[in-house]
Amino acid sequence: MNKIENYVGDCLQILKGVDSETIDLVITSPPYADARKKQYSGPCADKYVEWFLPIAEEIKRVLKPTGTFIINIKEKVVSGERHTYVLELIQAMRKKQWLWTEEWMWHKKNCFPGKWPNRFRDSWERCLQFNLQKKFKMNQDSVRVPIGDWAEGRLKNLSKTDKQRDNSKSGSSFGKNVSNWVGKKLVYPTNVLHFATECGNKKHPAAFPKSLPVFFIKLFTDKDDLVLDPFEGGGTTGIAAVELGRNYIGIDLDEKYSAIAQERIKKHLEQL
Amino acid sequence: MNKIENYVGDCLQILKGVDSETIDLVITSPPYADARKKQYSGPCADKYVEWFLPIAEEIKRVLKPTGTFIINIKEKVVSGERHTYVLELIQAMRKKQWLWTEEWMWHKKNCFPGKWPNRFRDSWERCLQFNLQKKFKMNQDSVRVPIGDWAEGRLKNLSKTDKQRDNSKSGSSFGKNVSNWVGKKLVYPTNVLHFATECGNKKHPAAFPKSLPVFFIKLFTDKDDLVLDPFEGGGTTGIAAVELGRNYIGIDLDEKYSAIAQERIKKHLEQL
DNA sequence: GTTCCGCATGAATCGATAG
DNA sequence: ACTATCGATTCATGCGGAA
Repeated sequence: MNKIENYVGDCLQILKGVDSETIDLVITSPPYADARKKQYSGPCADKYVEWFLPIAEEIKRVLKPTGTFIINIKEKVVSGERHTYVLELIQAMRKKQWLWTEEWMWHKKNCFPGKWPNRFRDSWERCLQFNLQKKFKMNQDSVRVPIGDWAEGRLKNLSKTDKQRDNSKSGSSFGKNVSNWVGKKLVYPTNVLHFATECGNKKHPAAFPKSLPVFFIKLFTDKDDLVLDPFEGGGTTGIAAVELGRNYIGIDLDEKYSAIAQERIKKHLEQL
Repeated sequence: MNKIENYVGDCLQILKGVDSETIDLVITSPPYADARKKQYSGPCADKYVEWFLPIAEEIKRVLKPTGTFIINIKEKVVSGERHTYVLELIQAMRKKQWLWTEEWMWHKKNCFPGKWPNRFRDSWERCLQFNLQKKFKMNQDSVRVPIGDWAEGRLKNLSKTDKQRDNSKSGSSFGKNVSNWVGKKLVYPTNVLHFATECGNKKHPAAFPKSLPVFFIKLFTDKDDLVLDPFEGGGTTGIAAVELGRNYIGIDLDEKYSAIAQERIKKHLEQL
């Protein structure tokens, strides 16, 4: 049985109670600057780095040397220009000894509609990968995808392989589904991830599809490893973690969202 | 008949001979830092900004105030980390009064195969959009794409809420009227561009597919406008420009590549 | 058990107007 | 002049209930 812990409060404070070098993967979507002010008091764009850096320092302390830190983020438009706080964040993290190993691209297949005179809809977000060492844990084989539907429909393939894996454990009779994949060649994915945002009722505004943490948890952790999300929001990272048999620590400032996250994780656990 | 000019030499020098405020669109893929050393003497990563900035200044002079500057670029990996010269370039350009209007993502559908212990294949590149004014020329209708398959089924039977304006419940002040989409065939694209790289025999190593400049030329210029590529390489921008009835100026340092570009453009022109 | 179909939902941005 | 608020704009998906 995996360990699940949920905390309410400022993650900077809560993190001080976490033991050093115990986390295998931190994956989070921090509040975007100035975004969703009505629901979430996000930091303002001009002081974003200043606000984030102390948190990153605590994360550095609790992360194992072979661990990985994934930040899902996107800059907003301010008076016709993309703001530069994400670029500044990358540079500031590097000054604090973080290695900017990779920038994954999350292509949001169902992005917001809208029309403006000088731009089109924003259909992608960054997933910044930071590490503490050049060598880190990476299970490349765990995220291979069928060679056929490679460019399109990655999400569907992933979720199907998920099902296949879960069902084989519980011994249920999904033999037909499994046979679909027998003999299909598996290849490694690229650094572009095609996922649709989930639009079911999560009672939380930030839509972060489960497939996203599932991908990174499979890739950067083993079974029973420890995953942390310091801004858990609707608890999607937690759901992905328990589904994959990982231990999990989730933190959120908002008591209401924390309760929702716990409820969703509990419910998901029961269904497994 | 459109005007086509090709120059061999250092673009910084050649550009000095171009009249001020005459170019409608600059689109180029500058030599990547340290990349392809055998073919192209690109600048080294640590001095990339220093090398590029004077060229950007000349481009600023020749660009019309309503014009657009598109840079196709991607940072390379240096000792396990993504280098930060592209981030620095964006910040340096902004200090020189360029507006960083948008970052388009080019998803390379058929990227190079390969496997490394700590990363997957790189399947995307940045297309940085810079402007001199908040208002610039943008022909959004010229690049519309067919509406998704969802529309056919979704719009057949409209519910009550579909027929009126329906505001989002999440408090994002976002609403929509689904009935507006009835009968619509074309919709606006997003800022994610899906193009396969061309692997035909072009005798030049750095190839972006024709579809890339075609998209931006349609979007940011009218017929008979003037397009510039200061690092034309195989001349793909030129081919796209003549095909779309735009005037074109191409520059390349290498006499051999310039000859190839001229030959390809000429051949393409004959086929039109 | 499986497919089909209806439908709510989502990290938005700009320009005009008002204070 | 500078800031706050408000209205206008427009897609694609996964989920859940029904067949």
